[in-house]
Amino acid sequence: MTDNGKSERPTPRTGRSGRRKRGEGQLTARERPSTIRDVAAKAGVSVATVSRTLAGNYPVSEEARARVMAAVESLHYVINVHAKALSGRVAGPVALVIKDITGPSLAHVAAGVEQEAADRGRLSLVCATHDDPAREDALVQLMREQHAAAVLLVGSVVPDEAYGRRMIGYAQALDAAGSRLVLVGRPAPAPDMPVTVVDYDNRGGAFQAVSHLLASGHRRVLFLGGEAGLSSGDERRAGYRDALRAHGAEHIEELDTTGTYTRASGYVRTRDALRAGLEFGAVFAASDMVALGALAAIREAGLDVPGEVSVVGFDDVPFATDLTPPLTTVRVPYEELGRTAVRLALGRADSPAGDDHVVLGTQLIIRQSVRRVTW
Amino acid sequence: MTDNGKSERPTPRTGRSGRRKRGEGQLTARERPSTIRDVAAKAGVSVATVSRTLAGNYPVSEEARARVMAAVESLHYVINVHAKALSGRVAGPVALVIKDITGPSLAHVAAGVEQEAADRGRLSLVCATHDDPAREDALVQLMREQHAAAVLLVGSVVPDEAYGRRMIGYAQALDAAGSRLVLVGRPAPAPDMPVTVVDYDNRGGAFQAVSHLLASGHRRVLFLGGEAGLSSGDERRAGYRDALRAHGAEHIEELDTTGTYTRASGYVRTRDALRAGLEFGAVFAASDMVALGALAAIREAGLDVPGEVSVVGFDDVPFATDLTPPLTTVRVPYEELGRTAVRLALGRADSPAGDDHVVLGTQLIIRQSVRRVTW
DNA sequence: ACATCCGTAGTAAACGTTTGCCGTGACCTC
DNA sequence: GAGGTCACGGCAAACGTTTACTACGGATGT
Repeated sequence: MTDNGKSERPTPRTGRSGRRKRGEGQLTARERPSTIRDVAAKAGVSVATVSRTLAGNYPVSEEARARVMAAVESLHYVINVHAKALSGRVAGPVALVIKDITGPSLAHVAAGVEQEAADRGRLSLVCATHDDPAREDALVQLMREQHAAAVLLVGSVVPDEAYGRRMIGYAQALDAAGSRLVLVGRPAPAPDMPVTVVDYDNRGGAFQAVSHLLASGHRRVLFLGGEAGLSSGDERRAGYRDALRAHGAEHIEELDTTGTYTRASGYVRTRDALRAGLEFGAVFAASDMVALGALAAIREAGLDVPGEVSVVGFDDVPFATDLTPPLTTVRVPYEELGRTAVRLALGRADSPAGDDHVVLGTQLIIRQSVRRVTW
Repeated sequence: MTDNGKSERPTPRTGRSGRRKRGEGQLTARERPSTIRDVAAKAGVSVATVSRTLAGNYPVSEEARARVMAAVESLHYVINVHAKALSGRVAGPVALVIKDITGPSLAHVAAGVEQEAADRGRLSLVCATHDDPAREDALVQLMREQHAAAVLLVGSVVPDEAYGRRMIGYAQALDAAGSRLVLVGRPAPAPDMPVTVVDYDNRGGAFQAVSHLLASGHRRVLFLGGEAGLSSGDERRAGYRDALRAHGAEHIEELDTTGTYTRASGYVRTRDALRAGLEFGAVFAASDMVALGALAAIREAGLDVPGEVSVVGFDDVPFATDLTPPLTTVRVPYEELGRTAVRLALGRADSPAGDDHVVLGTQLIIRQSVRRVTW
């Protein structure tokens, strides 16, 4: 465009001396944090020497080092990450994007993530989406701005067309920025995408749970499944049916129910099944929260657990062992899930050919909510 | 010191054209994320125009705006927070420093913090200390580097001399950096420090709980207290004694016990009290986890709750309502605690004279673990 | 016809680091 | 004693933004 002013431009000044004084004309009265230049001035050395002393990657004389350290102490100097990030490399944070931190299992994922990230010298950013895809979009964008080393999206989803497109978009955008998308407990959108997937064996876990019930002599198992379409829900349902088939038990349509992963849903479905006179000697709840509701409904109906009805849950929430009776359930390694996600995502820097799809096993924890029946 | 080289220095170049080409001589083959200069070049405008278009704080012609937006789209440009933070102001994150995110109550604090921070456009950093003061020191330092707008230290402590000194150090260091220390559920180290304290009424909550028991006709209440010296433990114990005094009940030394906030401790203390033949018709557990242990021990002894022994907890963990019987307990507004902490810390920017010490109330939640007795 | 003002655009300094490059003495080596 | 190596230290460019200045063309006022 117009190139005016070039000739009238004031002569370029070199060095710092010509700079406008800091704070001049600013409104804030707040004390400005000290910079590396303040330290250098106080120690009587150059900024380069201060930087090198603190980084410890270049020889500095004992005397200079001592002076710098003293200045750092007395000024309470701390480095400015933003400036550091702009020039030398800084390890970006790990971002955990989750529906809601409050859930007992999600809190454990968060703990695993934080721990592994901290072990590797990374900070953890955690954000809640409250299940809002728009918020998820915004957060991925934000994390890109933040130069997050990895973005972990946690929690089951409905893997439809739109979901796939969104994940592909995220994966490519993050990859282009040198970051990594990690899907935890959700399916991969498509093959050959720059995504890391860390999942657990929903289907296998459900298979174990139901097999345990069937092996204990039960034949009619009420399934309190999760939402249709939701990835984990569908998988657990498949495991339920697998087990029925494997043990030669009949699949009864009315016993194969669908609902949300809430206590209320478990309660209502169990109560209605009982009221409707459905026959079943066992309940497999697709989550421990659902099992809680089932337990309440069964108890309310005057039935004993496990005397008259056996119950198995899924998740192994911390208090499962404190229920009455202690709940037999499928343990999901939530903390390990979080740790693995971070390990895989950050490990790529060393070995770009590393795993990018792992499925962690689940384990049936046998407590006292299942009774063996004989015919 | 030596001022050599000044005369031989190459003539200063002006403008960007003279800069060393980017990436030249670098090893990484990774695609470099696009910058505002790339956008400017592609749109055929100056970087200033791009910046202004995106910030929207300066008039830009419709044509230029359109060209800029198109360039942003096609380059998948995202701003670089570090650069932005270095010049214009950027809202610093909120840092949550916590013993362990896994605890059911702490997870709720975290949720409250995240929500309030997000509502105010801040990111949340969460870090676990695992009760290590050295780690806490390191984290506060790290947060200073990160320019966190507020640093929240959450969870009960032993308020000794060393604690006070550490907190005062944190408070001053953070204050000097324009940040704010917030103590959540811990006592203030000293008056007139730049600290915000958000606590809840441990003493009052315990008073309510024990009063409820005494009002129900109980006279001998086993207190499963927290660790001696721990701030919340001492407060709850004081509330227990207050209630005894207020209701004219005798304080019996053997019934006033001390231990940790764990299920195991509650179990052992209750079992031992039972074995020792101590007489008590009610138990006040200083936390729901402790109550869990007490419940188990009582049940194991063949006693009925609340038929033979009444139990009251503290915290109102989510599953308290799912125990058998549903647990009467003291609800602590954990989520509100987190939200308030953020609100107060960030609110100071607007009104520096705002509150800096609030105590949230607790509420007795009456369920079914307490029985009224008559004499 | 000329001075003003407004809307829009570009230039470059500044933010606080890191680090490549260069310089200087001290100490070695034939 | 000339040349070389080494340990240490300073200068200034570069990182990617924002924004204070300056500039300019056209509309408006007199």
